[in-house]
Amino acid sequence: MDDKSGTGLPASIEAAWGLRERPSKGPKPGLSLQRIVDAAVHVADTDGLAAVSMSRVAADLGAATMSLYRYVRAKDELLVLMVDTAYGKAPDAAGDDGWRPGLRRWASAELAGLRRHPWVLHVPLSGMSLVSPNQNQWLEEGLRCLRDTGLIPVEKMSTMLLVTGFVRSWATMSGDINASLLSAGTTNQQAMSSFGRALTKLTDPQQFPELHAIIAAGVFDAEDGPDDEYLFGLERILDGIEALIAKRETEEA
Amino acid sequence: MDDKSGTGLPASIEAAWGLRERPSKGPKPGLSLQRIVDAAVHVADTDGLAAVSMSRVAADLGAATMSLYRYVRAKDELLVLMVDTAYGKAPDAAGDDGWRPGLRRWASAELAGLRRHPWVLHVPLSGMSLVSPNQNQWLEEGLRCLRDTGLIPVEKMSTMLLVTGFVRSWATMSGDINASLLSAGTTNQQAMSSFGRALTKLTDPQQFPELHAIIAAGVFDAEDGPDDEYLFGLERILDGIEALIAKRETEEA
DNA sequence: CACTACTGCGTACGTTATACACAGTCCTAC
DNA sequence: GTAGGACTGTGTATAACGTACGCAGTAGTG
Repeated sequence: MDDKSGTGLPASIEAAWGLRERPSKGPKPGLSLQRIVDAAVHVADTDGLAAVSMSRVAADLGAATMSLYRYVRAKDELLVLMVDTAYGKAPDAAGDDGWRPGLRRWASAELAGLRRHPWVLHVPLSGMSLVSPNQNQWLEEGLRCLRDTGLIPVEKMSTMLLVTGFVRSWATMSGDINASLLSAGTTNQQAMSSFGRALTKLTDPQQFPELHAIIAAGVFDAEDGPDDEYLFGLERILDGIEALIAKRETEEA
Repeated sequence: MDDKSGTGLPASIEAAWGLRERPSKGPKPGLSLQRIVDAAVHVADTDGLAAVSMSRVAADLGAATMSLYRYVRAKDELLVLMVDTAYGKAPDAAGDDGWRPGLRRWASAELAGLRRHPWVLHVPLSGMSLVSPNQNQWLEEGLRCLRDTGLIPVEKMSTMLLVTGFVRSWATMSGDINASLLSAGTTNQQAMSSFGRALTKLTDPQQFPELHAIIAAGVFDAEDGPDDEYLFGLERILDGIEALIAKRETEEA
C-alpha cells in the first residue's frame, strides 16, 4: 500500500506524469498515449466535444476502437488527459515586475487557451482533473507569481482558485452567448443580441427592474471591446488581492 | 418572426417562465412538466446525475419513457429545468444593511444550494442555461444588492459573474476533493488527504517548489473550519468591489 | 356526431462505452 | 536456440442510452 508509485491514480495519469514507462516485453506498440490524446484533442477542436467518441478517435488513428483501452482505462481518463494537453505547457507568467502583472499574464494565457479549445469548459470534471501534470504546472507558475507577497500558503491557493475561477466563468459565459448568437443565424453585431432580446421578452420590468436596466444599458449588445468586461473583472479581483497583500505587509512591519 | 412569444426558446423553457399554458383540447394530461422535473431532481439527489436517464425518470413517475417527450424536446432541456428548480426561489439577500452583507448572504445561499444539489455543478451547461427563470431571479436579487452603489450596469453584471463564478469554483473544488476522499475509503481527517498525498508523490520538489510548500503547509489536510477558505476568498472579492465602489463615489463627488 | 388536437406509449434504430476472448509478437530465462 | 509469458491489437457481444415514428385512445369544438 505504500508502494513507490502507489499514488492510487490510474496508470494513464501516472504515464502522463512521466512515471511508469511502458514495459519492453511484448510487441512494439503501434499507438501511444500521446498520439491518442492528440487525436482526441484534434477531434474536439474541429468537430466539438460531442464528436469525441472512442470509435471516432480510433478511426482517425486508423486503429480499432478497443485498441485505445490498452492505453486508457476509461473515457474519463482520456478526457482528463485531453484537458491537460489542451492547457499545454504553462506560460512564463512570473516575471520580475511584480505579482500583479504576472497574474495578469497568467490569466490572459489561460483565457487564450480556452479560446483555442472551447470544449475544455464543457468537459465534466472529475476528481482526477486536479492531478494532471500540465494543470499543476500552471498552478505552480501562478503560485510563483505570488512568491514575494506575504500571503500565507492557504491564501495563495485561494487566490489562484479565485483567478482561474473567474477566467473560466467569463470564458464560459461569453463563449455561450457567442455560440447562441452564431446558431441563431444572426450575424452578430445586431441591434440587440438574441440573449438580451429573449430576456427582454421574458422578464417583467416590474419583477426584474435591475435586470431590465442592465439590458437597457446595452450590456449584451457588447462587441465594443470584446474583452473589456473580462479585464474589468480581473482588475477587481487583483484589487482585492492587493488590499490583502498590503494588509499583510503592514502586519509584518 | 416578431411574434409576441417568439423568444426562439424551446417550449418547455417558455412554460417554465409561465408563458404558454397547455392547451385545453386533448385528454387531461396525467403528467406535468413540474412533476417530471421534480422527479428528475429527486433521482439526481439520491443516485447522482449519472442515474438521470429518461427511462429512469419515467419509471419513477410510473409512466413510459417516451411520455416525457410530450413535455420536453430533448434531455438537455430537462437538465436546464432541473438546474433551475434546484436553484429554487431566489433568497431575500438584499437588505438595508448595505451591499456587502447582501452579497454575502447571496453567496452563502448559493453555496448552500450547491451543497444540497451537488450534481448541479456537473450539468453540462448550454446556451439555454442563461435564460431560466429562477436563475434570473437569483441574478436580479444579486443586482438588487448593488442598487445603491454607484456602479455602472456593466460593472454590476461583471460583479455578479465574479461572485457566482467564485462560489461555483469553490464548491466544485471542495466537492471534488471530498468525493475523492470518500471514494478512496479513507474516512477523511487522516494525516494527509489522498489528494495532497498523491501530489506529493507526483511532484518533484525542485520543479514544483511553490506547490510543495503549499502541500507541506497542510492546505489539503483542511477540515479545520470547512468554509474558512471560502469565506476568505469571498471577502477578497468583496474588497475588490468595495475599492471600485469607493472610487466611483469619489468620482461622483 | 364528426373533427381535430392532444396525450400516452410500444417499437425500432443508431450510437455509445466497454467486458471478454483470441491471435500474433517480441523480450527473457534457460 | 527454445519455451514461456507478457504485452499488443482487435472482433464480437452486451447493455444502456436518446429519441424518431406511428398508432390508439380521449376530450373539447364545430
